[in-house]
Amino acid sequence: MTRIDDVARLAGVSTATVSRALRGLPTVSEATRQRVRLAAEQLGYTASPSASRLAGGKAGTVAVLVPRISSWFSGAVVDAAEELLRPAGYDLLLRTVGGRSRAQERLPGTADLPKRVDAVLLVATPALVSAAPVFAAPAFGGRPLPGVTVAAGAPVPGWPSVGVDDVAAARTATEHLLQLGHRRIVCLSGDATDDLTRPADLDRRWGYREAMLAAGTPAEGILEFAARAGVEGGRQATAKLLARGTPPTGIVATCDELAMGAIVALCRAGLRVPADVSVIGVDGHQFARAIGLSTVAQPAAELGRLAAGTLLDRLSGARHDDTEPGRVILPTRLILRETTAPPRAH
Amino acid sequence: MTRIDDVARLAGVSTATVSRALRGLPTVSEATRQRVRLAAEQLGYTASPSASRLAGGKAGTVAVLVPRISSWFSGAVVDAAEELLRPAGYDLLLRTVGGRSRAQERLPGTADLPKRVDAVLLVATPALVSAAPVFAAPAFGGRPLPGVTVAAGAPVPGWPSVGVDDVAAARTATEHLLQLGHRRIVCLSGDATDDLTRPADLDRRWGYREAMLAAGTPAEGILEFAARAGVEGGRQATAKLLARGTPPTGIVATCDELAMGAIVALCRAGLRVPADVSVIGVDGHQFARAIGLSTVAQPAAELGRLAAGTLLDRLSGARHDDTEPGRVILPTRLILRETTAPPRAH
DNA sequence: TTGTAGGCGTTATCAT
DNA sequence: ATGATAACGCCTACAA
Repeated sequence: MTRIDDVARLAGVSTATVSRALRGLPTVSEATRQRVRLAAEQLGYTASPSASRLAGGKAGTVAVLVPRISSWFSGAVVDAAEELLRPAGYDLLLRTVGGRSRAQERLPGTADLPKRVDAVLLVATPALVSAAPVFAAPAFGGRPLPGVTVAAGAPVPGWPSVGVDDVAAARTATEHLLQLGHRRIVCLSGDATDDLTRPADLDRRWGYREAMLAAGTPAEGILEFAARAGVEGGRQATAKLLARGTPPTGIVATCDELAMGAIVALCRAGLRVPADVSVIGVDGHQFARAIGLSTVAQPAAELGRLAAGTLLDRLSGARHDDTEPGRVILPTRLILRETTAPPRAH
Repeated sequence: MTRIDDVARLAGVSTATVSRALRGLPTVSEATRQRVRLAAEQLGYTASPSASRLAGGKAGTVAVLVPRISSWFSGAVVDAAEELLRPAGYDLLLRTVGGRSRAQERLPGTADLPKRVDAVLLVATPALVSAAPVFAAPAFGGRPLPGVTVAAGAPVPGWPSVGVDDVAAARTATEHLLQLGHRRIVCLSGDATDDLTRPADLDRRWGYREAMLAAGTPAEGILEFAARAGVEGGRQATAKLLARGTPPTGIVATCDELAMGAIVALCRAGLRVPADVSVIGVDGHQFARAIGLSTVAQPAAELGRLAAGTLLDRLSGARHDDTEPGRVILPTRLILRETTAPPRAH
């Protein structure tokens, strides 16, 4: 592998000049810079990251922590974040930090983060993760690792957070059914013990309750039903629900995947959507549009971009104030499609 | 941040011993190892990756190159791969290498890979990417970067590849419809100019053709229809197809998302699936099961695990032979559900 | 504007 | 089994 001296020799300058020229530092004459660039190109030279990081003191890397990357939300956020981070010169270190269960093991393999990355992007991780000691105060006076949380279960002290108001989102969804005239509405939500269930689910359940209660629903009218995560989980839970007796006239699912599963179950049970029962989700999943699912959409990609931008600001030292970092809440949008309608008059 | 000398001092040994002890090298007495471990723990010491990499010569990182991470396939593969790579001590460097269009720009920001990672995992990337010079021969005698391709559009010379036989998969799907008695079958495939269309789509189209031709279909019976990627793309394309005149009795989609879109379009057009038209996909998407979509499933997670395992073998130097690396083809499974049936007798 | 030299924190080599 | 002591390849004062 070619090293910096090779380039220096070829260009007829010192290694220091090569370093400066290639990194675009101002104290280099245009002429030399050109010569150095040419030499570097000819040799196919690239600075060794380990060496520059060691010498320069910055990792040039952002850790992306997700429960798992194979979920539409993580994927959308990370894709969007990468679009800003890469051009800014940062690499993405991907790490799954496990769901609720694994999180308890003190976030295994996270202690090395401060030395390995410049900042952290925490996506859709459960509350326990936020309490990880690494995020709080690295041993002995090192300043805390900068970071941002996106739709996390709990804020990390000192980190800004971006997300949506999940309580309000679910409330909006529920209110929509209420306004259509529905009264017997069940909330289908992710089983909290399921690692795949996102932390947002909990808030969304609260949103459902609030809306129902505000509408004067008696306590026994709060109909909550837990499902394993994913479309299949939603289908199974709904099937079970239908087997129990009179179906509800409306279903609010805490995420679109569950909603889609519910629709499948309803169709198979011979019930028509929305003629017999209305279904609305929360998420704005890619599939929702094609399926015609009514939903309260959250701007996943926008959240990713915003988080990345915030991180970059912080890293470039633009904002280094000690004021408690902000909590940005992006708006959700109620999107009415073909799965919600007034209940059948009986 | 605590450094190795701090630990050495506290443990009363030299830095060399600390290094050896912590890395589990054999030439350390159990007693000292314990003392060192304790000291390290007390100080919360973690070796600086930049320094170890610089000194040790290995990056401890695997680059994961995907067109985009927000696709069910990439996500599934990467999640599975991470499960092997992390415990083995490797970090994942995530990078999107752009689709067809961006790939032409000589894979911007890939030239640094040899110095940054120990190996590469190339997932579902188009053919052009495989030709990237970095993968072939780093300048001046450095040995080529090890790597594996997963479901890539073209093999990288010298790298093993894992994947499925996409031609056969689509052929199987098509033959299924053929055997049910369908004759007027259209193939719905991803628009090749769409960055989001996976390279496998092309092969799958061939599979359709082969099956049709083998069944004695005249050339004008080969009905191919391109769609933008995703469920919505499949829906739109199918809607357009239906608007053109007599619908086919069967649709083979080159991926499940397109198949789901097709189903939506058919339903909206008042056609019943499978009574009026049968639909079968290829992929084994998470949603397929819940939706009841018949499909030819590929083992995405298994591919990821296999790729990671292969990489680890190669990295541990277990196999360093110069024989041309293997091409592992995992079997696909025809899964019959509720979207395929014999055509209506007319 | 450019060159010189010391240091970044580990690991590897060679003694002991 | 353990301790000095060079590398490792680059960056950053400081000097010129």
